[in-house]
Amino acid sequence: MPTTTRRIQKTRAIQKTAAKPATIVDVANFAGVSKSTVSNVIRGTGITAPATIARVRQAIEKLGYRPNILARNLVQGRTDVLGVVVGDLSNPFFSEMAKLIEYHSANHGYRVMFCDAQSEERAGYGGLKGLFDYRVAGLIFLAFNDDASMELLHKSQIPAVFVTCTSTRGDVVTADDVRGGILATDHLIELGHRRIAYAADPSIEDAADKARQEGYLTVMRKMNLPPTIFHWQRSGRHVTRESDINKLLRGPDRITAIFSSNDLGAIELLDWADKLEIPVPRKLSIVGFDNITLAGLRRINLTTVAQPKEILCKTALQTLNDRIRGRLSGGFQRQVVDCWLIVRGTTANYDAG
Amino acid sequence: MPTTTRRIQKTRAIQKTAAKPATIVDVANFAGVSKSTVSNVIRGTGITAPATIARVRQAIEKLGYRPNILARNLVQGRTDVLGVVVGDLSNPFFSEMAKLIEYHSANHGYRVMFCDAQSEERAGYGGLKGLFDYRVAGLIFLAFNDDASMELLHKSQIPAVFVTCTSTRGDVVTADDVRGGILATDHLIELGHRRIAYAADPSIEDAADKARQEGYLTVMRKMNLPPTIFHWQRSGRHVTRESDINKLLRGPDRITAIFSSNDLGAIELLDWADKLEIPVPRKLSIVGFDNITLAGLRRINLTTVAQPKEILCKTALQTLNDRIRGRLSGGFQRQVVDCWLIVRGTTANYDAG
DNA sequence: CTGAAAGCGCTAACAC
DNA sequence: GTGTTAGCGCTTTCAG
Repeated sequence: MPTTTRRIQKTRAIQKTAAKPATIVDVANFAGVSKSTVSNVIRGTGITAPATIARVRQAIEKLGYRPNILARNLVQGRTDVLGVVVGDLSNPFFSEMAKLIEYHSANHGYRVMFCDAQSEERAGYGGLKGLFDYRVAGLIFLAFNDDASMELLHKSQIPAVFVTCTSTRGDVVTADDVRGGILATDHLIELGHRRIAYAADPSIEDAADKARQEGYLTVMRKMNLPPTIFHWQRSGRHVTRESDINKLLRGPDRITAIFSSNDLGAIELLDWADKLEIPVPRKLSIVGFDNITLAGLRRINLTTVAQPKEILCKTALQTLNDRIRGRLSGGFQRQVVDCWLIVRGTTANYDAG
Repeated sequence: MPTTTRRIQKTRAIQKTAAKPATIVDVANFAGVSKSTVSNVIRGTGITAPATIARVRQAIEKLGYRPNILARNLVQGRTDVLGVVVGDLSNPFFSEMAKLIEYHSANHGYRVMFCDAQSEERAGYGGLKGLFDYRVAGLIFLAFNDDASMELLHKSQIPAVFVTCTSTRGDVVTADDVRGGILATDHLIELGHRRIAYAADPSIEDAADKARQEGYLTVMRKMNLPPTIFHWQRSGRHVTRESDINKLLRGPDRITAIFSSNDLGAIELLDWADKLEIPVPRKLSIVGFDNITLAGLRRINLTTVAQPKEILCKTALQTLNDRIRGRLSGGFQRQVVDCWLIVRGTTANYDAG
């Protein structure tokens, strides 16, 4: 005991700032046990004598000790951080999903680190690569990254789950996008529309976009109708111009209905129609995809295909957690959940007038 | 069987090194230098001979070496992670800000970890406390936390900047909310309105809410008009009911104009008005605050007070970075940026009819 | 049940 | 310039 005491004093004296947080050694000394015992108590191994536990707990309390996660991470070679690769956070669909993922991650004992899918081009930081450097325990993709990143992912061996997007590099949790596209297009067909376009959006993950488009094409083919694919131009100089929209909505081959790959795009379309003074839904029907909160506003009142966001996120986290804990091994799973049509005010019978 | 055991271990060790990522020692050995030299090259101390640098670079390349950030963090006692405490991410204002903050953080070489302000009640993880445990380099508050957390913050000595909200525990970067409130209310007064309400919203940070309200009250007092404060009820059972809104918008003392503390609330109000078939702006004028992207849609076309989001975030990061790097010391700063009124379609002259 | 000791991978003095 | 060395705070065998 006396020697130990002396050592404590020495340690104290060396300390530069009194503010330095207590370490596991401080706790051990204070409780008169070894670091390993303290460690055992902290981690709840359950092999410690009740009396000892109490003593250690007291010391922890007294010293206001909090384990240094950095040290733990180093020795264990892993963190409890989940990397979340998200598309444009200013798209309500992504921010709503981000919120849910943050929530469910916490429920599983993880914290999250977001990273913008588009930020890859930026200097090393921020990007997906930085997430690897951080030894994240797992990855959640809400938006696909470039192939190079996927190669990295493969080599890193880090479990990944792709939500609302698709990859062969990890488990997939997604809505039945093809069916969603069919539901939307069928709805338009039933209303008597024939000149129906699909609006593709680069800000949406490619596979999802393609799947929804496929649903659209399936119906159009079945009905023997010519498809029209409209592409939003967003990057750099190639921004969609008024003339393009004008042609689509007012030209000689103008369409009478449009199915957008996502709600934000649909709302944008709606806004263009308003600008061009094309009455919706009388002269133009619009269907979105996602059912973001704002789609339900009376002023928007968007007919859309709803995805079960909560279920998607919950399932994704369940799967990822199982993968991380090794409870799930073998080939990647692909879990597909249902989506459904919500008919609101932006769709109506075709008006020949 | 000691020999057998040893052989097994050896084999395992070899297997591990094959799968395990290269360390600084591997690079050192490969390049025929010591680890400190490698470290010097990595950190760009500039004290290494060009030839040596080249050799080390080659080795790094060959081995695909990436420094273990966890180890670096441990020895340096800090991370390059910024904790971001955000309110409701499903509020577009917050998600737009979150996006900007993520972007500018990366520009300064930080990565971010979000944390829901409301999540504090949840089990240890996820909350602000977890951010401290992570030894974040700094904290950005977009929403205020409870007082207990502020106490923790104070003790932790971690630099913090409060954006769009206020505290005495760190630097503050905010719009001139009082002036914003004055601008909004003045606008309504000039349009001839006299029965004007202010809509307070618990989902908005308290200080900002109060400041905007103060601007409103200032004008009302100056004009000798009785103020009306409307409170959204959101938590638990106390959700605002239709009857409350009805009374406000249709009762005998109904108001003819309302200034909402934030755009989302304003849009919600707009939606209620639509539901109650009160024409906006003919019978009811609405002014919001934030100028979220959706406020500009023709269908919404919300008159609002705009905050310079980009400048707010940029300034906040500049300040926080200076604090972290020790370039800024002494008392906390309070930087106030201008906000301005954007007149759109939800406000019009008072209609006595 | 508890303690001693060996690292995890890196940085940062400080010798050489 | 470069190498040696001593930790950072924790987990994790392995003896006792």
